Amino acid sequence: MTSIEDVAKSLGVSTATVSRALRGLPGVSPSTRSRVEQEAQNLGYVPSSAAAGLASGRTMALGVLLPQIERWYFSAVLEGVDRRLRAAGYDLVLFSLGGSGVNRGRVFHRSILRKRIDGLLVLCLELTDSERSSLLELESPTIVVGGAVEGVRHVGIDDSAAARDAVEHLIGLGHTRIGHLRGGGSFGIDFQVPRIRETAYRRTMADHGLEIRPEWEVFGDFRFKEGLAGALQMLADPGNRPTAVFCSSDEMAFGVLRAAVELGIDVPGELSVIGIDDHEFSDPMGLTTIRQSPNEQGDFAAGILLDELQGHPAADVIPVQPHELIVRASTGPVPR
Amino acid sequence: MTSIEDVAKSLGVSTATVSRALRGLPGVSPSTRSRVEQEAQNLGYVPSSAAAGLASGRTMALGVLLPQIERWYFSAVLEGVDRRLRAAGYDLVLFSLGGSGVNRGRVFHRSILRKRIDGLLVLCLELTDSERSSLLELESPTIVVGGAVEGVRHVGIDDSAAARDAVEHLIGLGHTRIGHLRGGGSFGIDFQVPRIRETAYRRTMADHGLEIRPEWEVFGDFRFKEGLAGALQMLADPGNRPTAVFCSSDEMAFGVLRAAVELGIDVPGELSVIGIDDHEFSDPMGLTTIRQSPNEQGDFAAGILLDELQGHPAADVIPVQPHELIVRASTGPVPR
DNA sequence: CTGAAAGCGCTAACAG
DNA sequence: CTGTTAGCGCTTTCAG
Repeated sequence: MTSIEDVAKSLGVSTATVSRALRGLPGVSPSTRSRVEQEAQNLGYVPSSAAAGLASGRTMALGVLLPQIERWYFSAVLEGVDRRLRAAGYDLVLFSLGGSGVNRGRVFHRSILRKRIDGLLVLCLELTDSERSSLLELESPTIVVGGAVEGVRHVGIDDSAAARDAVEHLIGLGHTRIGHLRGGGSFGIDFQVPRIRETAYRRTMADHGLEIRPEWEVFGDFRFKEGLAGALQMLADPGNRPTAVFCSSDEMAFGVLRAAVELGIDVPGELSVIGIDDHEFSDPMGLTTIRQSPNEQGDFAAGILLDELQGHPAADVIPVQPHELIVRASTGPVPR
Repeated sequence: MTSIEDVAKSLGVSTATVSRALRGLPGVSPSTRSRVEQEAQNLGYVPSSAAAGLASGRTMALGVLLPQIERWYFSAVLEGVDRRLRAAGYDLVLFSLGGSGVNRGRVFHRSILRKRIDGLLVLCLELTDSERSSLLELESPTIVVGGAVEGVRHVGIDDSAAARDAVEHLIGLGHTRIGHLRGGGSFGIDFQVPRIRETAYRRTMADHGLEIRPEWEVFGDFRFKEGLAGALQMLADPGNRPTAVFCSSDEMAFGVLRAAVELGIDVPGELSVIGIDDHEFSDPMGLTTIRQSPNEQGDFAAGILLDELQGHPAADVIPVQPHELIVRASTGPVPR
């Protein structure tokens, strides 16, 4: 492998000059710089990140820690983070818990601390106390996306407002019998977000003087399959079912839509359905939803970390990420 | 940060001994080893991967290069790779093209070659000649998952057989008017796989003496939205539409299912639908499909690379990954 | 079984 | 504007 010394020798300059020239640092004459660039190109020189990292203390890589990759929100945030990092010349080291607790200790107490990364993004993780403290002890900048962790900065939407907007959309259409499909529960995934949304649902219902029936509040784990099962249960009795369902995620809302097909319930004629997310499938499914943009959230969070690493002052207040009601074909006026 | 020297000094041994003890190398007395382990723990010592990488030439990290993260197949393979790597103590460095060509050159000609990784997995990428050759020149082991690249080892299913099995399932149910929703087309994503599946569809139809109508072969880009659009077009004319559709991916099949709902076509009474993948939503959607397991594929491919890095001889022949017909509710006998 | 010492390839003062 | 000189923190011969 050709090293910085090969380039330096072949040009009769010092390695320091090569290093400066290639990194765009000031204090190199234009002509030297271009000769160096040229020669580096010719020799196919690529700097070793290990050597650079050792010498400089910066690895030019950030880590992303998440509960699972195969899940719309997570992979979308990841995509946004990657986009931003790539543009800044940083690499992305991935730490997935893979939907289970296996190797979890290793990830926390070894991999992350291995000095391979200059900063860390954590996604929607429910942390144990010991994990939380080892996170707080990390000397490199850290940020959390999607579900707050006490003591760490957080990028995400206002979950309470998002849920309220969803429920009020239904109420605005005249619905009074409104069910709720709750998220949360999978191993290791943050449980605050589903709780916040549920609380907002209840409060909004109460604020409008509407009744909450326990049998209309069902668990769906944020997922299609569980959402379908929950919906089949909630909608089973034609004489006593809600006219609208608020789902804490779009995937669960797909489950409700599917349940409606299976049960022969017309949407939105007999049943209105609204979700949260604006999942990739929501547009073609005609699902009304509260849009959030995980792509942007990832990009934004990565940007904050990058700014800090580049010496810019840390923003002490992180703006809440936007959400937006997207009305499609799955919601309509209450049936008379 | 506490270094190996801190541990060595505090114990009155050499750094070499600490290094050997902690890495489980032979030639350390049991008692020394446990004292070292103990002290490392006490001091919270974590080795620097940069220093270790510089000294040893091994980074203990593999790279994954893929067109996009936010897509079921890719994120599922990624999850499998991550699982295997994590178990082996390797880190995973992610390179996503993010669905576009931006930064593509940089990824190929810099990031990947930056000596940050000991090996590389490439997913379903359509490569330019120059990219292909820079891949072949990589001194570290490389493997391709999901779509073959000439000259590089490949892990994946037999796409031709998978498509044939799907079509023959429909034929076995008595269908003769069988449409096809084709994949492929997105920027940078492999285009061999969709072509192989299409060819197999045509050949199977021909082998059974069945007619292929151009208007029944529609493009869907492997995706829900495009699949829906294609299906609406294919199924528009009630007097002249297929009784079954073979989709090159489950996501497109969801589009057909959705189109059927919109058009009031009964599935499977009037229309049978089969896909390829066994997407996470296929079970709750009741979609008949040809299952493949991207998780396993990623795990398997990572395993091959790891074996090689650990000095085991490279398998010269990589077994084809299995696929399997999963019959659910979306296919049934041809309407009479 | 253990230690000494020479780097790995780069960066970062410090001189000039 | 450019070169010299120390390391960064580990691994790895080579001795003992």
